[in-house]
Amino acid sequence: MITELKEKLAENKTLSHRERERFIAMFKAMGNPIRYEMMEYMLKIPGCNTTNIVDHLPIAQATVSQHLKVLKEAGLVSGECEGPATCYCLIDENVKWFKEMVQKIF
Amino acid sequence: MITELKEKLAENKTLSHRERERFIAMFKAMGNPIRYEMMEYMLKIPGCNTTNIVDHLPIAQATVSQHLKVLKEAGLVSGECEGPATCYCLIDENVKWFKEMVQKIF
DNA sequence: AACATTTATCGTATATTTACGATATATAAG
DNA sequence: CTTATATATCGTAAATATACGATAAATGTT
Repeated sequence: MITELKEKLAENKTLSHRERERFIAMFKAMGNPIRYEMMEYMLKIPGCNTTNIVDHLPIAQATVSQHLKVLKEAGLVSGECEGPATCYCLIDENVKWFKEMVQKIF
Repeated sequence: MITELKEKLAENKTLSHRERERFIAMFKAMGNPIRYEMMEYMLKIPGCNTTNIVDHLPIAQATVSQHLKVLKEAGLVSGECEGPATCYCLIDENVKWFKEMVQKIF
């Protein structure tokens, strides 16, 4: 039983190619001050839209949109349409996965 | 007592300017495939030197040295001289801090 | 002292990222 | 159907990151 658990943990230490790429992309996405701030903001204000984020940051709307794309492509954030606006949220499941991986790998 | 603990946790959620910068620098440092691989390698082979790492990677020695500098500046890695070589290690204390911060922030 | 080994740094080319204004697209309101 | 609002995308300039060869620096060996 304990042996089985240990094996599972050992397995989890080896990420598949895709998982590894996603893991690194998440690090990269959060390794930018603007995007890190965005993550914090979305954590604080779940369901905020682009305008909220633009108002909260010292950069142009086009740049915000670009950064949101990076966070989306890393799988950290989802953008669901709500009328003409887009409602942004952290993808809790994936953030949880990231946190678990950080604990396991290092 | 419990209230005190909660306050401490709440405090920890707000990083100082320096801490925040270091935290983001760590994300950035690990958000590169070569440097991520280096971190894994140093985890597996603590106390390896630059030559070991160069042999393990498909890039030139000068580039390895440059990446090691980034990891050092982020506080993730230490390089101690051992004769003409430099012995590289993860800084366990700082890696631990990073892991704790990841858990607390997100 | 001369030489071999190991690593860091310099100069530089190329690639990627970041930022912006302009513009396109999509939806809601009048 | 026109207009206003919200967002994404395009083109592009500037900054930063990545990679390499050449070379410097530092140490151990003969």
